[in-house]
Amino acid sequence: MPKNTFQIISDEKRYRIYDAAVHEFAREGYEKASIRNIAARAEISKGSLYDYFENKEDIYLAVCTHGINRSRQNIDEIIDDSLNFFDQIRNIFHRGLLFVVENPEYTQLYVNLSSCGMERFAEKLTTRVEKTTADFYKSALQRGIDAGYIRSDLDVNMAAFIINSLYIIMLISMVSRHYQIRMQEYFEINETDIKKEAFSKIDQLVDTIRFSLEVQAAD
Amino acid sequence: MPKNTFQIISDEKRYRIYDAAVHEFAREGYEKASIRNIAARAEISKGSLYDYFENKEDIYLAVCTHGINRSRQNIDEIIDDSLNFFDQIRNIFHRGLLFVVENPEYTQLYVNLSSCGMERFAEKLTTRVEKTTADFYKSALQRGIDAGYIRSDLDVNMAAFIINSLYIIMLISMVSRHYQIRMQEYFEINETDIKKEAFSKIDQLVDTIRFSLEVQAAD
Amino acid sequence: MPKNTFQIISDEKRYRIYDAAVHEFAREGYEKASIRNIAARAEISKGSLYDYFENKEDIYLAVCTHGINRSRQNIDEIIDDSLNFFDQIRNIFHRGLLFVVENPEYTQLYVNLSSCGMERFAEKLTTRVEKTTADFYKSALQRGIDAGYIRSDLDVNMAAFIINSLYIIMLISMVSRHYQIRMQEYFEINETDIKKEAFSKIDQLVDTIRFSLEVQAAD
Amino acid sequence: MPKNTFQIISDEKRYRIYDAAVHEFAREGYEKASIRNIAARAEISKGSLYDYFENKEDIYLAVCTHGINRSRQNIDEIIDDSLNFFDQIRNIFHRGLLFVVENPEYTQLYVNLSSCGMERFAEKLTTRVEKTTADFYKSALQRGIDAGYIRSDLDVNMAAFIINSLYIIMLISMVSRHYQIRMQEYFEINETDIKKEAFSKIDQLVDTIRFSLEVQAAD
DNA sequence: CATGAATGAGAGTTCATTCAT
DNA sequence: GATGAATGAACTCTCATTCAT
Repeated sequence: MPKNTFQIISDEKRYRIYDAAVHEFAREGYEKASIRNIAARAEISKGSLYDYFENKEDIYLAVCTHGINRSRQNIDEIIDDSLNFFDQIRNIFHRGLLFVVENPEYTQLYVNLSSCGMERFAEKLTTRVEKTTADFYKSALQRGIDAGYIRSDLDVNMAAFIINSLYIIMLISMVSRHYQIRMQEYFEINETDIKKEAFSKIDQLVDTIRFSLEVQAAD
Repeated sequence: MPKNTFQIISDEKRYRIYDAAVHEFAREGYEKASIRNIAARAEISKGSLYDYFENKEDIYLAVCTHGINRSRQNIDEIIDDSLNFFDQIRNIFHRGLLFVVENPEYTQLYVNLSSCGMERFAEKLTTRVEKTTADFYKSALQRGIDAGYIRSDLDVNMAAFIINSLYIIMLISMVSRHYQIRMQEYFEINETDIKKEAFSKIDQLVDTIRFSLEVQAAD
Repeated sequence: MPKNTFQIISDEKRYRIYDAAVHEFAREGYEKASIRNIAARAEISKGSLYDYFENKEDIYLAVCTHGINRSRQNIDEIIDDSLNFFDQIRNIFHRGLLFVVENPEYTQLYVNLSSCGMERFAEKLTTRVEKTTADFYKSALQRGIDAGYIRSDLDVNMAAFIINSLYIIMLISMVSRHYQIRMQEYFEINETDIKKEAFSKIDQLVDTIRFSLEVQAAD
Repeated sequence: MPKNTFQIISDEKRYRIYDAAVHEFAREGYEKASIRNIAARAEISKGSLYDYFENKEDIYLAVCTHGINRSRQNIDEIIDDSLNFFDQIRNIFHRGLLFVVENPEYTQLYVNLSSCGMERFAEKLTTRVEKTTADFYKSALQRGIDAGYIRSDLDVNMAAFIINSLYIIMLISMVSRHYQIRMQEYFEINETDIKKEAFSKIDQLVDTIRFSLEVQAAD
């Protein structure tokens, strides 16, 4: 929804604007974020921002969409349907965690989508984000069932929901202070170790999922 | 953190204030919420609000704390440690879902805690909410292990984390438009059926958890 | 349409606000007039203006209505239906001219009503101003006809329209630079003499009107 | 005051600019009118506008001057000094009314000249418009007096002023909502009939003027 | 104890004008 | 000659907070 003018400017400037906007929005939240701060950090004038975007909402949607695209691209690079389901989700979880650690601000924007006042943005963004993921899990699970190594009595929708829910909660615990504190309580680790241990927790999570879904070998 | 004056006023007025505040904060979010609206809805003057509370933050903390207490009380009423773990969490999940359906605004406040800009509130509130829950799950699981009907190779912390995570995601999907849309994608149901089907989904979730954790009977 | 708060404040402050507003609006026009300037001149804060009025339009309407009331009161004081029509309008014209000379800014607001962009204000104000005047002229003329000293073949509506039109143009020529310059051209007088000669021009106008309307005495 | 460049461009483009400018200025008023809109409607760039004109004021003056020229040309075409004064003004009034109906936007610009904030434009434009008209009326009246069919006791200046004032008020009542509403009150007609009845009102006006000025035939 | 008038910083947004291309 | 991206001052309006009554 940015105006054409935003597509025309140099990549460098466009990225400066994305960076400034995500920085401000992710630190302050949509309402408190200030256009003036974004312009100052991007080293452009407020007026220019309004040459590129219709209004504050437009900037927010643009930066969220940018984040969604980056995040999807990140995952797309390592999707490999020839892999076993559990190896596949391990790769995805790792890659997703990496993205979150390297792009905490974009992840924070995702977290904010669930807050009140953000419904209008969720309406525009959520389906775009979640549908792809849901479809992926469902078809990947079905392939596993068809291949005989995933339990056939599974409710595929519920399984997909559970898997993605656990993934999401792990990731947002990296950026949201609330979920981080919660995670510390559950795992009895301190703040500084959260990110260090995240990858092993993810592995453990995948193992648990595998244990629950996999057809048990007969003795 | 409200001032003493807030404890002295009539219960009726205190509840009017809580109601007005949660209404405003849950509808508008912390930043957009207006003190004037809260005062008007509570039918008191803005000046009085500042007699009872230090500032906007203080009101927010008070109303969140109130919500936490109500929510905890709601669960405490049906905690029965003599029950089997799985029956226990089924009861808790049902009761929690009922609370959310009946108190969507307080639930929305909980959801907002994870957003950016809310860190200072999470710092003060999250541990209070999550520690009790985490401890409960962990000791209940341990009792199940000791009693021999829960798998002894379990990582209790991880299991508690997973169980609570799934519970939370189910509940916040009732009030957050983002999570609601997400749930629609996974379960392929429409908006109006979400709440109708929630209880059966919760049951299905408990069954799945039971399947994963329970010691399998030998054939 | 000002809020109640505006009625409650001291007369002195209320008049300071009217003065500041009419000063700004009459000097700059509606669009260019600045709320900040009005507040500064009235020696109150911008915020207070918004405690008293809904918005800029509301201030404008209030100050116009105030002007209309003052102007009407001014005329009402000397209306005397026992007088001959021509004496009556001479009195009114003089009194009106005095008001304009003493309240040029309120008169300027009246002139502005005819400009583009002001239609929404005309919609609300014009009928209120013009109806009373039109009704007065029509019935006064009719009384003169009935009394036999005004020509009975007169189109009363047209006569009323003409009389008031000439009156209006005389008055607005006192405050509007455009009409003032125009008047200089017609009367071949310079800027400084305009107001000096206005009263005699008004008298001349009344004489002309009398000549046209009066039943000519038979020789 | 436009730059030379404006005279060099094609007639077609020049007229597109006039049309766009009068459209914008007459609809929005000087202050609210936007250069961007004018440029867009004229299908040229903002930069070009500033190649042709010094600034916004310059555009406004140019378009007003253009309107004045068109309006004068319109009258000049039917001026015929061989006619009787009253026939002459009837022709002029009709022709003027036609111009107004066909060029409401230019007429609106004329009306706006009297508003506050427009004084600097009146200073430059009004004399140019009004002097010619005033001179015309005065000499035409004098010719009528000399020819013996207009009363010789007339104050020529005052008569010219009155005649033109009534003409002006009739015309601006066609385009200004304020004057239109006023006219409705006086003539007790509704909005849709205003323009239909305008020509007959004009005729009635000329008749009234004739009645007042003409030397009465002896019985 | 309760009130709400008053404040003023700061919000998002607009726009005439400039000037490098 | 023509363009439109860039500027930044100024706009209307909001709101948490204070404090005299």
